[in-house]
Amino acid sequence: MPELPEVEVVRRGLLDHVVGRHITRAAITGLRVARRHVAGPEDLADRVSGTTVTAASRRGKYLWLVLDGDEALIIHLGMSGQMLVKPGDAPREKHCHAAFDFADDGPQLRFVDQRTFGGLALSPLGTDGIPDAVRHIAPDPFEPVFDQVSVVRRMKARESAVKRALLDQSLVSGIGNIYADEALWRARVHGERVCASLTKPVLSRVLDHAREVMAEALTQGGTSFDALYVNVNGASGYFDRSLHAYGRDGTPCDRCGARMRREQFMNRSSFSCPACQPRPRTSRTAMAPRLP
DNA sequence: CTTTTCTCCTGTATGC
DNA sequence: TGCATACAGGAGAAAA
Repeated sequence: MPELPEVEVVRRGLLDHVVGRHITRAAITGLRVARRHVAGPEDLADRVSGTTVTAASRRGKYLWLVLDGDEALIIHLGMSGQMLVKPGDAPREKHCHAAFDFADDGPQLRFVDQRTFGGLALSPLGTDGIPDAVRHIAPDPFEPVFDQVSVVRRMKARESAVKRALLDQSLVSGIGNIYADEALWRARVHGERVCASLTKPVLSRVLDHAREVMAEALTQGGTSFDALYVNVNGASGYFDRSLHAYGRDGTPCDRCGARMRREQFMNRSSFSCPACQPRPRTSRTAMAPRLP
């Protein structure tokens, strides 16, 4: 569930509660949480211990703590990951996979992840502030280096569906299924329209809407981090009532009143308005079945 | 090379 | 009531 706004809420929480603190001990449980850390969980725990957290950064849905200014502890929340700040004597969560203790005897930092799609890894920090392990991810729409003209140009060259492009983290990062549907609803574009069949101004508008809807979600999720608790689910749940497309099948379109529909696309659910977002003409659909 | 499908995981909701 | 099945979905590996 966590997309860019929810991850940003967590980053801000880490900025408030973890940056500046000295890690004395890390406990990694199981093999899966550090599966992206090639050297293994023990190596990760050893190398994190004794460092000071100097920054909390993010690109798209990737989050990382900068350690001693030159290494990054990559945190990906996956589907259900949470970073929790909890007193050390608080009961251990059922799906707690990592815990960090600090020299100040303040609260612990815990990584809790029910479905274990998330994980932790260590990666060298490049001179541009991006860890090597995040280099394959494109800038998100809020970064100064995000080049919308360039992204639109690359989209225009694609024969794939526009929703697929929005979800492609190597093209533009941070957008997931929910905000893709919201951006497409706002732009009145069906997600299965082929990128190349849309004009550059329309493609650019879709990206503008994606940026805007994520900015709005962020303003509403900004309070979900209280003194001792990082609540990722709380952030997305709070924005729920502002959604116009996602999960709205069967209800009237907030713009025109037509009955919102639900379709399967990329093995995911897609929500759209049949009147505002007409399906592409069959002469030019994405994902034409490929014959053997 | 690009593009698409498959796979990882578990709590919750639904159907019989 | 109990059991089986569908669903949620980010992203990387594998396949086309």
